[in-house]
Amino acid sequence: MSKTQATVASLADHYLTWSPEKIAAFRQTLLSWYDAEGRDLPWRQDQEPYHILLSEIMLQQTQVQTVIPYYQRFLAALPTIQDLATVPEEQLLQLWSGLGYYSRARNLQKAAQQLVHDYAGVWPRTAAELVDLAGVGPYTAGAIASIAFGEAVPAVDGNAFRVFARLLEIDLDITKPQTRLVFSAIIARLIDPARPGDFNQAIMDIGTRYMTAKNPDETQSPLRRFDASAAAGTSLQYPVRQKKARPVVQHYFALAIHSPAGWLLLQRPTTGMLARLWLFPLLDQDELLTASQADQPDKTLTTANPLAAPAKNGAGQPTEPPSDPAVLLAAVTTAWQALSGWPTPLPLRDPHLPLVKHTFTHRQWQLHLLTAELPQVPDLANLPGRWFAAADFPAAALPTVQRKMLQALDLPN
DNA sequence: TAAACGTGGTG
DNA sequence: TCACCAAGTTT
Repeated sequence: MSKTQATVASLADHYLTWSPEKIAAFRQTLLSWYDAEGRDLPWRQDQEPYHILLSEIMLQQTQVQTVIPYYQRFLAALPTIQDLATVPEEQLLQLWSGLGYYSRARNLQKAAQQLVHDYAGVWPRTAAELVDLAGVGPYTAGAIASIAFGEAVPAVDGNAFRVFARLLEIDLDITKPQTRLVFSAIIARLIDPARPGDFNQAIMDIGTRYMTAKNPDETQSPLRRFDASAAAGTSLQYPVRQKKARPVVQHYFALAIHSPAGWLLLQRPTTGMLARLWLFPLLDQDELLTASQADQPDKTLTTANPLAAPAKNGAGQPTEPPSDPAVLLAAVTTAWQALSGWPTPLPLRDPHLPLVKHTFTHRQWQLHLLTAELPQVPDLANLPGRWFAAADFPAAALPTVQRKMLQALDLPN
């Protein structure tokens, strides 16, 4: 046994001190409650592994009520794993548009292709094998293995962390990878080998219904007599987790360019934020600053330069865009000309719309919208662009931040 | 190990 | 307005 395994096992022993009788009573209480009060969710209609996989991927860091309509629409469009394996990426991203964490969609398709090609359509039935699928980590592998195939393995998600941290007063930092192993070892001792999928899903339902993060209702929980932190009045102290960093603010100009062919959107690069989705052209204010410096190497940049990036005040401290409108438009025009290679300068206008703000997990975008109406359709040349009819926006592969910009411009979204 | 990766809800 | 959270995985 490795040092890590020994540590994990001893920690599990430390936090889980229930007798075999208490463990049996816990299973009985939990599953009886689940049979009577468990939620009726679309992905609980059957145990099709494809249905379980799809729901579990969509549910990663995403709430049930958000997922339900996406799940229904996705399955209606792609009823089988073969359909998913072969669908064009554009349609895949259309189906995922607005759900976030878009790499999930591309990993999901990759997993489908692995299943069809590498596994010849025969599903691996254990968590140990399922983690080899793209986008399937320890939690999702455990969920699929237990729910679809009846393997007695834990599925340690945020609910399981919260529920068991409170029941057993586990004060380990759940953001540490080692901690997952301890929870997994504890749950492996508690899980009902006869009904592992129901056990895992029952914990999720309890976590959502009674043992919520903010306003727990633990006195009504069927597990109250197993709940040490509720007895001690310390529920809200669990689970313990490291604080997250605040998002960094980034300023962009967003160009809403319209021609007789429609509105110009650019496809994002293959990697990074919003990969492969479609957005108005964005110009980073800091890069614009760099470019204007390069054009005028003899001039020293001062804070009076209207294009100077606003002082970094940190997240949540909105800063003003450059103040001189004429200079601003000229600089953006120059930058766009360099980027697009278009011979004619862009007739940019500033409609003075409110800044569009959009906060991601780790950064905030502040978008200053500028518009341009072109009498003729310019050549896209090497731009990764496409002209969209306004009527096509609602069904397109757009991220939410793009829909916010469309809304600000009073366009369909 | 820590950072990247979306969005919507809540107090 | 803002911090925190929600059925996490990848690099």
